[in-house]
Amino acid sequence: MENPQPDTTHNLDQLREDIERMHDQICYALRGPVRILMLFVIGAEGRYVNEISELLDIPQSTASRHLAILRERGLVETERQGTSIKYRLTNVHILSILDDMRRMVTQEKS
Amino acid sequence: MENPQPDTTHNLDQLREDIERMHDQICYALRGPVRILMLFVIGAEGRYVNEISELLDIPQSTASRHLAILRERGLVETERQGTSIKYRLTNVHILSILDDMRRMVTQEKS
DNA sequence: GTACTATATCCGTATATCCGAATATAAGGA
DNA sequence: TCCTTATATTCGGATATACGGATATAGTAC
Repeated sequence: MENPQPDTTHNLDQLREDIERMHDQICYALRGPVRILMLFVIGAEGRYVNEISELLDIPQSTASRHLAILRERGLVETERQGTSIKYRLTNVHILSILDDMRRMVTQEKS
Repeated sequence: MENPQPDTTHNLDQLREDIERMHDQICYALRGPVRILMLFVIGAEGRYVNEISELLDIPQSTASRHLAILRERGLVETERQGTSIKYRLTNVHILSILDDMRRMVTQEKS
């Protein structure tokens, strides 16, 4: 046991694999402030597409495209309700991760 | 108080502002698995550039460029030690955020 | 000064991303 | 059926990102 940094670098292959999934499923979706804001706005209760595009003041096509990315990455799920489609968070744990980030940037150092 | 989703959307302007900083300082840096892996590898104890480029098996120029991005975004700080430069996390809280993400993708739903 | 090591920057090219108007699809009501 | 509303997809072009070889810079030792 001479390795000075055990946990993080012991099993680098496993870490790489996990990071690949972290990136594909979470970090990719967080490129650009718009999709981050969308996750906050969808929140624990879900939102319809038109609510989201109005709240964020962006064209409907843009909202739909960003939502599609969140869906492809597995962060949100959809449920049709008549002609509307409701977007919900697949796993609300993403909210606590985003809150952590928010705390991190709104504090003068921790 | 008729708003059904109080906290997240009450003060949208403040949220937008915070998200701008979250994106600039954290999310931007997490584009691409390489920089995420770098943060893990730097860990709580810091690493030299050559250690990082060797561990990750990437050219030195590539490592240096990615580290420069992490530094510009404020996630890491540098300290010269002789001819080498040691990179350290500015705020180790990023590690718990990354661990949370890792947990989120390595569990079958929470 | 020269030589050596460690790190940073420059460069061109390939690829990816973003945007929004326009158009397509899908469901509901007359 | 036709019309309306809600959402998704297509398209082209501007911009951004990634990569790594080559080169530049900074420090150490002699």
